[in-house]
Amino acid sequence: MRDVAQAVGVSPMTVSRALRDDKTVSERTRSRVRAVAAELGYVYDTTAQAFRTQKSGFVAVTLPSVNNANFADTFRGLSEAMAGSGMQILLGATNYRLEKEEELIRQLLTRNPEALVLTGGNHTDATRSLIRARGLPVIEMWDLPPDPLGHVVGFSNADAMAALVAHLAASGRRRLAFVGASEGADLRGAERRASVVATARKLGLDEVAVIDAGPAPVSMRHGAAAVERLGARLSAFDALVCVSDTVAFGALSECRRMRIDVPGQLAITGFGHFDVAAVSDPRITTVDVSARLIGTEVARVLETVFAGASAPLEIEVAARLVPGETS
Amino acid sequence: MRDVAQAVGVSPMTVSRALRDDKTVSERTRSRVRAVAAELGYVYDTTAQAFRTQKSGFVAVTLPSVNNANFADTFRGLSEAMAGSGMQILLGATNYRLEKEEELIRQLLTRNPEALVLTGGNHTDATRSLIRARGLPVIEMWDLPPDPLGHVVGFSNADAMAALVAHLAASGRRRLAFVGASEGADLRGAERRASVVATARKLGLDEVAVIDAGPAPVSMRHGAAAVERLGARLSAFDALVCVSDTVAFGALSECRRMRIDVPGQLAITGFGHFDVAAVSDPRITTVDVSARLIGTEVARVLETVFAGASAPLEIEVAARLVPGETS
DNA sequence: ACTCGGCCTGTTAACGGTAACATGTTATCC
DNA sequence: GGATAACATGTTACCGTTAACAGGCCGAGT
Repeated sequence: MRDVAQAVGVSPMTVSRALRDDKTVSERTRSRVRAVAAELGYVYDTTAQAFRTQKSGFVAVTLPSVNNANFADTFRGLSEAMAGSGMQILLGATNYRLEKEEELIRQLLTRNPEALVLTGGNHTDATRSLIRARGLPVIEMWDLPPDPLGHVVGFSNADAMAALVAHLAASGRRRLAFVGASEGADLRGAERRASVVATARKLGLDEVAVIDAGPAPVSMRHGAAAVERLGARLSAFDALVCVSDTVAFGALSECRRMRIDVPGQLAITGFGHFDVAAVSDPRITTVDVSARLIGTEVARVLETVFAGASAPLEIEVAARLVPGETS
Repeated sequence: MRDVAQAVGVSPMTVSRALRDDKTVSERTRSRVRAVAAELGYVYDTTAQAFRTQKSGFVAVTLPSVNNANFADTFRGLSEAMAGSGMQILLGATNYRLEKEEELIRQLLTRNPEALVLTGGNHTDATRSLIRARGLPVIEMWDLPPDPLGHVVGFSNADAMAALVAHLAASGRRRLAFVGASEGADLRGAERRASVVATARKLGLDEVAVIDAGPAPVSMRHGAAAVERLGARLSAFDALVCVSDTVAFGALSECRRMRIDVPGQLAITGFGHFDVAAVSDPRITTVDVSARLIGTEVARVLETVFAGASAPLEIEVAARLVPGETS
């Protein structure tokens, strides 16, 4: 910057102002500075700026995994909506584990992010106090936690799943099995499981069988393998409620291999409205959770908060039942 | 840090050393510093460190999209393999556009990354000179460019696709159509297309029909829509060579809807060895490009380079034909 | 007792920007 | 013409950490 200043014949301060489009520099100076900077191949040092101003220009984001079309959609919505803001995203994956989330947040905080975007409302106590102590804007997404840390953009996993169960009950299904990850890791998955069990009880259906498809994240392969393991025992059920569309697709494919008629013998439902649910034949009944919209809404909240205005504490996005051909 | 130093009764320098595990601090001092730091809720400022040492601790990574299971796999392999190194990833998506890549890299460079990881070997001239001028380690992945900027970890898209065409020819297919993105955006896709056309010619097959499924990134829906648009004209072909497994799956599903026998009437092949190809019924013939391995290999190269050793300039990962049931 | 080297800790100055304030320069007004 | 405001630029000090160097202390060797 000093070099640029010297070349233009002004002080570094003026160069600084010119490059940041401070309106107090004359148009003539600004354009000369820009030209010389480009000519000299000068690259602005955001690290130094972040240091001096104590504003990093980072928003820290944690996701369970980027390897999930839904979370990837949220990320895309968020990053596209934030593109113009001058903020950069610092992304971390928690692998669906709260301890990993804690470690990750600890690490991310050392970069002085100006806001924190977390997936879900469950965090370790240490994470909560860490964040509270920092006093920076927090947004939890993909859920509607009862005791949020700050802002919330999400939907009720329980309600969405209840709607799905009601849909199955209305079409005469009574013997449901829930296919999802093992206890523990995937908390939104656990919420969905609990909701399926509770709703079935409330509607007077048979007790729901819970089928463990393996540790989170459960994939298409897990769904297929679970159905394969069930084998003949599948006939005990008239509907498979899967924790996600990927699992549902795996289950559906395996059913086809086993010549099980879907939806004749067995209904299958997914969750998330992944592409695969809309394209597969038959189309999978699912719930559209507005993954992308969550991202753009989070971006809007951030924008508002950064502008110093106050944003609504809770934004509920729609979780809409999308009937397909598998139920 | 000053506060911590005061509380412990040492100088800030000692605290700095203790927190970084500099071996010249006594074990006793180190543990006291750690304890006090934790107690006071002190959070280390990586920004200041990055500024002072002129080492950001960042590796900048650009991907066409995270919304693609293959690139997401590469990202996961890379970030998991780098987890212990103390480096953080600064991720950006180019949306398959070189101009966007240039802008992104310009932005990322202001953060002083210590290395740059790019997807593909095609870049604008400005990008190339920008990077060259910076003189930092560069790794291009997912391709084997003829004129690399630095290190390369990838495979030959052309060779992989040629193997697939040879496989189709060997099983008697002669009238191929290639289904991919419109000209321009997706460069690896374009390489694949060119290879299909060239290989078919070399093997004496009919001239390949190129079917435009829409702008990159092409998804399952695009694949399905392309087949739907083709309709009866599909009978002109005995094989659909798709640019990716997602497109192939969309095409396959639409064929089922249209009661077209796959592979009886029509073979379908994909690319990338996505889960959907392995799980769908029938399984889709594809090419496993070791997406995750690319990530871990890139991490290994980075580690070597950061350690000051010299890493091989070109690492070719396997692109292995995975015969399925659609060909 | 004195020197020397190893171990541990402290002091100083700097990394590249920018906030806050000071200053100079040019229009504007009575 | 002189005061005043509006604009454009410069000066100074500092953001939190650490490299480089400078000690101080202690035990071993002579």
